[in-house]
Amino acid sequence: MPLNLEKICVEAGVKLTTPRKVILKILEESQDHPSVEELYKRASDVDSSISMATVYRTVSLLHEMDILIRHDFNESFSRYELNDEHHDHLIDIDSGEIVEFHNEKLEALKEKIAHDMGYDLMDHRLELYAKKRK
Amino acid sequence: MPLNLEKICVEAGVKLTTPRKVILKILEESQDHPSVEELYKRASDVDSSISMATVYRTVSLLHEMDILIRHDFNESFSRYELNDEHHDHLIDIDSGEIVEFHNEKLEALKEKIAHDMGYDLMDHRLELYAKKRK
DNA sequence: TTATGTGCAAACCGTTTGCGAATCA
DNA sequence: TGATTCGCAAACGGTTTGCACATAA
Repeated sequence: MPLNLEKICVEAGVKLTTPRKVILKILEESQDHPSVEELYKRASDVDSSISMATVYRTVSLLHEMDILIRHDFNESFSRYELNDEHHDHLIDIDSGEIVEFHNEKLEALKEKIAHDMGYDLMDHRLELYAKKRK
Repeated sequence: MPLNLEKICVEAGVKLTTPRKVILKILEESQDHPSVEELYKRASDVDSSISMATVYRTVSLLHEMDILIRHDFNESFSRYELNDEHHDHLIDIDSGEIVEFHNEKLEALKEKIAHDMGYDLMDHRLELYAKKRK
């Protein structure tokens, strides 16, 4: 079930402008973790009049709406991905490749740790930096 | 056993200048996760001639020497802490307080996940963002 | 003595913002 | 039509860097 971002925006009362439609479509089709720069490139290929500022504003808006997750994989810029079903990330140190994974034991353990410390877990971030085994 | 940063630096062939001695001492005494700005403040209190640039350069040097860990807790700046014994972090969303914790099960599980994916774990980052339970 | 480190100020670069024009509802 | 969004370019803020001087070894 591919999620319909335009529908979500309309229901949230967000105005559907031309640049936004282009960016939403790109996000729906993206299987990776693009930076704003990369999103801007992809958007420009569709409509060259779209500005960097609009990409930044749209991405911020979607992040606030909880539609996008912002990542900082120890780089000088942010990457974004759709807030689809939850997963964590393994970053291949050598190739830069980002591999998604999900582990139920890990999820349960994170909850338990926070709980045992007297907290309710609201969000978390787990990244494994690794090298492919030879 | 408090670690002797000056000794480590000498052994690594790093020249011990006045600014570096001041910054090393501050780091040894810090129990928190100071930003460069904060380190600069603390260093200025000892020797007001130390510049921001030197703090940045020293911190980068120590980070490359694997003496300091750089953190990015979803802020617009980096925080640093001594690379002492390993622990993860829980960030209190409401107060901003950073609580350290260590969980062996979690450590083992992270290793196992990377291994099962065909990787050797080199480094990782786990942050729990949570609210104090009422 | 000399390679290295320092303070200063300017540059850098990803991101944000003020503004007047364009556009969705 | 009127509130919102847009593109542009300038500003922002944390960090880096070129340079001439200072300093540890």
